[in-house]
Amino acid sequence: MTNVPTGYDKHAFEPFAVTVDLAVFTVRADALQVLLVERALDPYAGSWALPGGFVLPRESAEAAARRELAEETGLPGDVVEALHLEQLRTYSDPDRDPRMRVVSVAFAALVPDLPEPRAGSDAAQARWVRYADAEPLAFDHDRILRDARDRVRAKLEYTGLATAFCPPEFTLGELQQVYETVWGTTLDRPNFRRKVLATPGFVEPADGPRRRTAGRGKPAALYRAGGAGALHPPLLRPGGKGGGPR
Amino acid sequence: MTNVPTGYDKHAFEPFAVTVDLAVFTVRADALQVLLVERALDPYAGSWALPGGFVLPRESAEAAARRELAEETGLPGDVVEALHLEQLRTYSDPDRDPRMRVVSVAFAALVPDLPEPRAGSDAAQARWVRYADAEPLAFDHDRILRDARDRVRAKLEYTGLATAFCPPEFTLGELQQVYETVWGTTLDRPNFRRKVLATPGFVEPADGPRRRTAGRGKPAALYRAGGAGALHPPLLRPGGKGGGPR
DNA sequence: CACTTTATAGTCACTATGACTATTGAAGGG
DNA sequence: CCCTTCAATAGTCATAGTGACTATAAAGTG
Repeated sequence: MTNVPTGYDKHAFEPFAVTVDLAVFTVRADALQVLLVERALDPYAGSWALPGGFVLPRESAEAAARRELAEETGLPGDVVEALHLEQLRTYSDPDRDPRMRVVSVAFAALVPDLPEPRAGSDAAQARWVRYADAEPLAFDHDRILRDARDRVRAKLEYTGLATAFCPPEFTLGELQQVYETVWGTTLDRPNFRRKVLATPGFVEPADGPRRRTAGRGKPAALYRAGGAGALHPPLLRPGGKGGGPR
Repeated sequence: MTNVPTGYDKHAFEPFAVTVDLAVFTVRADALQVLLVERALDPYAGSWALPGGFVLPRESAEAAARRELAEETGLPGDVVEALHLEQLRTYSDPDRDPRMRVVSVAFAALVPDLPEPRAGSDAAQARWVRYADAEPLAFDHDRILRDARDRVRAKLEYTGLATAFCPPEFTLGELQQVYETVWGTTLDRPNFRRKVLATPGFVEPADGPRRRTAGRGKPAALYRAGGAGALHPPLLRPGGKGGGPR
């Protein structure tokens, strides 16, 4: 396995292991939570880590990520197929794994509130942990997790990504809760509503039964995610322009 | 090389080749241009491709990208060290290279107007080509190039990235030229000036000699890139809000 | 029913913005 | 040497978006 295939250029061909690591986020209980697994084997046995695993010989990194996600969470395949999965970046430091040279493609996945995961075969157990309580993790997963969180926070501003945290039909209040949780801010409800509805393609009305959870006030209208990828205008975090104190 | 290192989980370990591919952009002659190399060897011998090559055994993907960039362009090492290099994403389709399983980490690099590149050792020749004239390229490089262009266009809006296309000291006119070229729009000069100067950390005044190129009008003040990463508020593309026709 | 709670509608002052006009300052030509 | 020319810079104005805030509507609870 050390012979260089013909047609390749001057640099030595050297084999690498390629893995995927997944930062799976959800919003539950007013907190951003991430799916972690407890490592069964050395190195870092007993430590918590991001779920992930090897890319198989005839599989793309995306496919590997979805397969691993299904294995770790026990979710049915069609649900996993539909999840928002986004490639984050690739971590390739030569010493990131003490055993050998491993290059890892990291993904961020955004899921609505899911049932508790079951332990996968690779991991002693899997569970949701609040982002703030996740560290320390095995390998360089602290860094990956932080990068993933930063990316998700930023993308809420200028894409319709927040809807990926919501069920297929949701209220504007639920959507606002996602923003407030991920950004750690509070937003004015009428203003939030105005902006979301004024952004074309962000959400579209759905006509389901309006009351889904018990509660007092007026039942909220339901919306579906719109087709728009990028938001125009973006839903910027507060602290910017417009209207000073009155 | 088929034995699985101990401590690894159930999936078979399988070696991959790992490469980097570079989309090196510059703005010259009022056009977005990209650095291409002509492939000397099969497959795709004689086709144009993005520069790139293998990641060495003790090297990160970033280091490999900078090394390949230096080799292909003949730029001095310290210049290459300072360039803006940004990881784009990783391409891992099992069939993207007809010879073997190759996973490639793609980077986008933004450089100011550089001297003509010299041919590197891996490539028959290297040259700048207008983005519009670049396709078709070898492998899946058309896709990589398009992804890179999209990313650069988008990041101009909400980061200070445009300064990476400019020399260390530049005029606001030069900066505006970058935006107009990359976005393919024309911008109103006074408005552009106002927005850039009103965005904290985007640019800061420099005090060099004001006239660098021959020309008639009043010589422009020089600016340096400011420290800001993300721009607040972002420099959105026109077509949005504000002041309708008067 | 009174009272609470949540959704939704609307007001207002301030600000960023796009379109546009005016002035300044430095060549270049005659 | 003046006067044209051209780009940089300064300023104006009407509109739309925004944050803070108030008001109304609709549903449930005791």
